[in-house]
Amino acid sequence: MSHHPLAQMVANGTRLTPQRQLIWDVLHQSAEHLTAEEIRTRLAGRLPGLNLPTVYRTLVFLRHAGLVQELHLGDGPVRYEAPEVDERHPHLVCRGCGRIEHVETDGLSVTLGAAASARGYADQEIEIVVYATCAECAELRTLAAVNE
Amino acid sequence: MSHHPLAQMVANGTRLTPQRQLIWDVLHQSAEHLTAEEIRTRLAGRLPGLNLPTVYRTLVFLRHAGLVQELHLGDGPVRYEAPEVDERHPHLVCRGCGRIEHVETDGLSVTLGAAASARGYADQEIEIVVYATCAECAELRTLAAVNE
DNA sequence: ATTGCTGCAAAGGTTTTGCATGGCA
DNA sequence: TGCCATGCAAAACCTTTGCAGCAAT
Repeated sequence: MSHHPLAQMVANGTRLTPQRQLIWDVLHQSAEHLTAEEIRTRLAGRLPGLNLPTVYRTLVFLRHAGLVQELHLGDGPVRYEAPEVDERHPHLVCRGCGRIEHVETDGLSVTLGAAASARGYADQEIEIVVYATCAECAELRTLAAVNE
Repeated sequence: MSHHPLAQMVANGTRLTPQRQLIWDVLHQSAEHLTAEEIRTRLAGRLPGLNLPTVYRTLVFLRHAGLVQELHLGDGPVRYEAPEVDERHPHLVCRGCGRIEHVETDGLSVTLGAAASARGYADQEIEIVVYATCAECAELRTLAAVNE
């Protein structure tokens, strides 16, 4: 475990365990936004004993280190993401099929951050979600209505 | 129950029950963002038998009617809000004390909505949350660190 | 009589906590 | 030896579902 990207991030007294490395790897390599259960499933081959409490505790650890972001995308379990840079983007979630897309809206976070700063708030973390119905799901719904 | 504000909203075949009226009243009159449990507590005097499943079902009903908005503000239970007009605003949540403030950022929703429309998404509902530490909590934390 | 809503009880799913074990300094 | 992290079991928590009874048309 010589030069894992995480190595430089862990403070003295904390350990760079296989669980922490691999959970970060999975999140970092995946373009998706995974739930704790999905993370465990993806690592079942490499860490057969891995269980959900460990996944959750590791995610807290990684969030504390600033490496992982929590996403509250409506109902259902929380999802986790490890953005490449600190380039965090709004999410667009389809109410029908649940697909998740990224939206690019430069300047938006800046505006929000400034508003929060003006009120004396520090360490801001912005979460923007748009719930909507994608074109495909809208069409399916229309067809279903016709068949009634 | 002659002219409750809700009366004009309910479609034929649905009923305007005391539970629905009062839950809407509580949300509409409160400037806060209440959880299902808080709603039940506030109505304990007027509807002693009211229970959580009914609150949740009523909230689904009111959301369907477009009168109530769901808020996913980080961990903890979902909160509900009945904005006066359709003037929905970003929320600023303190990680320390949990206080919730509104932020005014005109044009922001428009930008996001346009981005979603451009991708063929309809019926958009935007949820913007800024997690941060308020000045008061930041100070408390600093004092605590000094005392260590 | 039929339909819709409520209350109660129970289940469901996600996340957290307690505790003993194990690994690494 | 001491401490940190894991695994397992159990609990806690929020939310949904099933079903019987009631209310209103």
